[in-house]
Amino acid sequence: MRGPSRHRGATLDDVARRAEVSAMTVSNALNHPDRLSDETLARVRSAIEDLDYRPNRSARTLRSQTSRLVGVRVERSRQDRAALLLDQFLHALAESASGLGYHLIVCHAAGDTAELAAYQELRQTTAVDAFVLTGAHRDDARMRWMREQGVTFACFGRSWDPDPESPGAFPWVDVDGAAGIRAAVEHLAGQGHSEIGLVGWPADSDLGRDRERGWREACADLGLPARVQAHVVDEFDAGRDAAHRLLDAPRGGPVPTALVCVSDTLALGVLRALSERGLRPGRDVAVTGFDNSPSAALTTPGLTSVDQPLADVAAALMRLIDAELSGVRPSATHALLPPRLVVRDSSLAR
Amino acid sequence: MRGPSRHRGATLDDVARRAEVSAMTVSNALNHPDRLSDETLARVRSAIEDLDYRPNRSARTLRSQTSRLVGVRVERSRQDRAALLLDQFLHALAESASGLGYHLIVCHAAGDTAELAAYQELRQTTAVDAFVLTGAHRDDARMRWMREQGVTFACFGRSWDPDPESPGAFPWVDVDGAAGIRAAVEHLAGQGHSEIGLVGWPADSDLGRDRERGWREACADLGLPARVQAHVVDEFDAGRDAAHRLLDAPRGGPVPTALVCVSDTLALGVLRALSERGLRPGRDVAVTGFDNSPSAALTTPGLTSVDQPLADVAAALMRLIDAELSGVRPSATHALLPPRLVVRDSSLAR
DNA sequence: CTGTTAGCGCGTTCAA
DNA sequence: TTGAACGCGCTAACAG
Repeated sequence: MRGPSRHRGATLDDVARRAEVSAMTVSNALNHPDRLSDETLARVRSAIEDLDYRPNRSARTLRSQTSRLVGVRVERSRQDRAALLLDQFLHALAESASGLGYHLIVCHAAGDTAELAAYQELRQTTAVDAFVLTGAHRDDARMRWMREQGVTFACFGRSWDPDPESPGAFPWVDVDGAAGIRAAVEHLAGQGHSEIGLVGWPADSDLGRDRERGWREACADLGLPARVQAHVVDEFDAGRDAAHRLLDAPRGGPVPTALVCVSDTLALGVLRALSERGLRPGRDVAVTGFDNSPSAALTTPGLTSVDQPLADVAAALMRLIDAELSGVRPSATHALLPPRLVVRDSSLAR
Repeated sequence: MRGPSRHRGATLDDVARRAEVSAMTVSNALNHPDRLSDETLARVRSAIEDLDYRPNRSARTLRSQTSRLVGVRVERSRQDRAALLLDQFLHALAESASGLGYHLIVCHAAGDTAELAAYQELRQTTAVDAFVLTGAHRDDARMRWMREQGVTFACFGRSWDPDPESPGAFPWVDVDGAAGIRAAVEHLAGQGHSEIGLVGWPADSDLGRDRERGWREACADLGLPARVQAHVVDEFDAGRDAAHRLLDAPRGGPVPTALVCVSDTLALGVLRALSERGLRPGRDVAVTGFDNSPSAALTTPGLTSVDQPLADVAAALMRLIDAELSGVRPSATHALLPPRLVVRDSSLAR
């Protein structure tokens, strides 16, 4: 019979006996050190060290109704998407969590209904104190549920609700997509392009509309037309097809010499289309993406892309959550972080 | 007093009262349903349903010394590596864990010492029942620690210890790298290549030597020379430089018409080198990678690569862990899974 | 088959 | 400033 190895660690009582105090004093040494005299505190601490004592998580959780665990969903990464920010984001989140004394618990869900069910289960079993969500959309069922249940959470991705004070508002951290696209457009204009097209997402995407706004406004500011555009789903083939359509210049319209894409997935599809047409990226048609995903650096030619500051996003999210759990009113319930353009050969005329 | 975030769920006693049985009976209904009569079982279950009862994780953990939590480390993904299998693997692992009633707890560590410390902390606070490790190497300190502590674990990546019965052995699941490379070589030979070079890792890598063996053996079986080779670290630039060197054919040696790479990172670097030399991938020089990372499908031309069955790996790992935790002797303590070659344009002559 | 007893390890009462 | 009791919610061990 070899069941789970039962690790008998030192308990609070063991430490108490060794330090010749009561268990409560040891507990206070951990949670309210200011309540102890310096002398006993030192004695308790050395006993803790001697025994290599760690408080038992479950006992603590059971007693205090707080687990210092944060739930986060991992999504299956589809092979046709370059948006593989997840593992970078997850690492950053784990790091930030760790710094504030939290751990991450990963929750798998295959679909939106399952996602809510998984959150509910983690919540009801008092396994987690809070959640980190990603990709909010208008009228998001997850946000509604969280608010109804009074669950602490923060979201990577802003609330697109037009009224920031509305009940739909929630704590979020996001990257300024419009600014990122604007930087790409300005860079392309600096390379001498004057007909800069957009490969964007469908109009029902708030995120896509925000990035599109960056393109439109930058073009306006530069005195350039913002007329060549496509709106497609975020898939490689969709980007490829869109590029072919735009470069075919339907009805004798203008032919773009540069294409700004709202994702690396689309941009990589565009690069494929250029190759199929015998066009050289950068020299013949400049291309930029968004996300600075690993593929951007590794493809040939390198893809110019907008880099999201994931470490900062993660840190800000964890700070929001920690503030809420600590009962502190945070100075701001959301943050919009600036991205950074990483220039590679796909956009250089050279 | 009770804040909104303190959601008091139903307890075992609540269910017991409602079903007019003792708390113990409810517990049995959950954990040993066979010990109950059909009639009481049904009554208890309906009470559970009525109250939407979920057992409290911490209480259960505290009592049973088992958390059904599995620890896994997430590593920072370096931008110059395509081996971004992590998030796919993590998702697969979360899915398999979920299917067996486990959850994943993510542990961040910046370095090997920190990794051990993080494991230790999770272990000592009785937060996790087991660990999933990745990337074992000879004389691995993590494995040694796990065994010494009697901690349950399983590893993605085999034990390279020459004697499988030695104390260094441990439960693992791995992908047959030699077979994957062999498939790539056979495919290239089928495309008419007869001078197939290898871009491998340094000789001190067991994993790299295994993949190299696949190349050597396949060439021997096909009656082809296995002489053109480079051994470099797993970085984009290293792959790029290696390709240049091999194609320069030092000392008038043979010029390879195909390059088999032991990782996608290296292969993508090779593709860059080809572009710099004005050579067309597939037509002039065929290239294959290993991992079938997202970039393989998204780069242009598409990169032929060896796909690792991550979902199967994850499932096998969780089965090993579950068996060990359940005190069941598993039929085998390790598994070597076959990979699958995904052919794309980088290796096709036309 | 079902109920009773007795904690798991910790932290919040209180009292000293 | 420190200590004693109690209970968080659940389940192993034993009755009945």
